[in-house]
Amino acid sequence: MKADQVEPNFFEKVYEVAKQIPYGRVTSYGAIAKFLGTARSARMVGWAMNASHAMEDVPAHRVVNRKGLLTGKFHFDGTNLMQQLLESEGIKVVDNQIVDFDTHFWNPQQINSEN
DNA sequence: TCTATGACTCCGG
DNA sequence: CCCGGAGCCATAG
Repeated sequence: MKADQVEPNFFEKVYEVAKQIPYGRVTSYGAIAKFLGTARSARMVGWAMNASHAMEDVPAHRVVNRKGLLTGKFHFDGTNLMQQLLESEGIKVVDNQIVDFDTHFWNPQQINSEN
């Protein structure tokens, strides 16, 4: 670890954005990363999600990759917990992939627009 | 300090 | 859209 490490806000920012995801909506790591200004660090968003296990207010299940694929489902306790959570919000999931992902997609920049 | 890894994404075919 | 390859960047060991 370097003394002058990256802004500790990175994780918090990811959490903040994730918390802002409306019910029944989903977004991608890249969208969050881009919103945070670290578009190249989409993977880091996923890393932050991994650390979000300690955060109860972070709906990591609403964050998927650009294809709407539940790539992180294996990181949840249950084998299909992530899918159940999404389906519980009215989102259809088939073959670990969100149906009509484009329709359910939510852009972090819509935080104020969505209302 | 260096190497390996990953809940990603982009690009070309 | 699928497939293979490359890029990016923070964290772990």
